[in-house]
Amino acid sequence: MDTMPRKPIARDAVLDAFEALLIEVGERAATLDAVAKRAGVSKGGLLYHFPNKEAMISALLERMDALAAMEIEAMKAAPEGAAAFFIKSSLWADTPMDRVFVAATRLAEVAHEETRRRFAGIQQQWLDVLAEEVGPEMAKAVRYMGDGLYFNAMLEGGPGANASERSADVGALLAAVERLRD
Amino acid sequence: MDTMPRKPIARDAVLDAFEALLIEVGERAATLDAVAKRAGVSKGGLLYHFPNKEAMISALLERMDALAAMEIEAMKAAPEGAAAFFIKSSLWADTPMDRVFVAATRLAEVAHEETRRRFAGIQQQWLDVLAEEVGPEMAKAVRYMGDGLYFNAMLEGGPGANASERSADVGALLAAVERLRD
DNA sequence: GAAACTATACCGTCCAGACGGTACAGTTAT
DNA sequence: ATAACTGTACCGTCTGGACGGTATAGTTTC
Repeated sequence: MDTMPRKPIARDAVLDAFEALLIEVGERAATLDAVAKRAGVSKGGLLYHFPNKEAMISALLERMDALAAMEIEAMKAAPEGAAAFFIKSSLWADTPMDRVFVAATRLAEVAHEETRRRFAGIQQQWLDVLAEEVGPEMAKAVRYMGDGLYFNAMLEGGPGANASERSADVGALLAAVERLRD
Repeated sequence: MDTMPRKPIARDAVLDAFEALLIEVGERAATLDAVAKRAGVSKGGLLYHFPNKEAMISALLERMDALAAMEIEAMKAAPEGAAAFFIKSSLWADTPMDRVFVAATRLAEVAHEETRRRFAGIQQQWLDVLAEEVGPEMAKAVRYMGDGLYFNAMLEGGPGANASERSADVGALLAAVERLRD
């Protein structure tokens, strides 16, 4: 009977904490000490899993790519159509995907090149799927609307007081998408 | 009868430098030393005009508000209509307004509350003008498209290689706006 | 017995801000 | 008229604290 090693529970906790801090207080305040404290982990423990901050960022970007891939699949399979699904999912709903995305935005804003490249890749995938449904021109309009939704989520920094107002906006956007469809 | 003292030429130079660094290298790297160096001013000189970093940020936000007010006026008076004008002006064209706006975005991303409030105010003004032209529902669609354009400008960090691609996108967005108008 | 930690001390670097000084234009007193 | 003075616009250096990262010795869990 080979002894199974302990599960690295701290690893995910650290990543969650890093994500939460990026969303709530920004990149500047998401220091190693702060992340460790929030994760309920010692600084040594954090650095055991991620030898340096860059490694922690990389892990977060991996998480984003994985979730984005799932999102793309869901988008293709959506019964209401890719465009409508895309708009709906661009609203801040505190899903895992929303969280990594906004968190990563904070890194991109600080001119983190690798993060920017990843974003560009994901956005291109979205655009491709949208174009299949509504054509390349209108796909751009739809994608920019979704980007605008994310832009606002980013400015607010999470699910704030405007949550209900924003979800009302989605209705307006879906109506606009309907008009653009034909 | 007091004659005017020496002109504070450094003040504007500092603000320009701060703006440029925010756009190009992000908030993190826009340190007092970096700003002073870029402005061709000593650190002491910088701190003479702006007693602390927060004061420098405030001055930048003042600049943004002033330019935004002008933009709103231009939007109201635009012959092609407010919506079309808005989309066109949302493209990164390296105008003074574009520059402060993106620069300020970097600050908002770092969870700077005052900056966020200013953004909300400006966005509301835009929305009001747009609503007069195309109604409250479609105004949101248009504003989100513009926000999306800014979001992408922010991710790229200035007028980059994708400038021509983006300006082609504006064509698609204007077509979308046309469809939404009637 | 080894992986997954905790806890703490420490180092080098960077940064915001404080501080003391310099240069010079204009003002006042003589 | 000119010397003494005043206020503005800077310059250059220093310090205290925070942050990323290293190191290391001990503890828990499988």
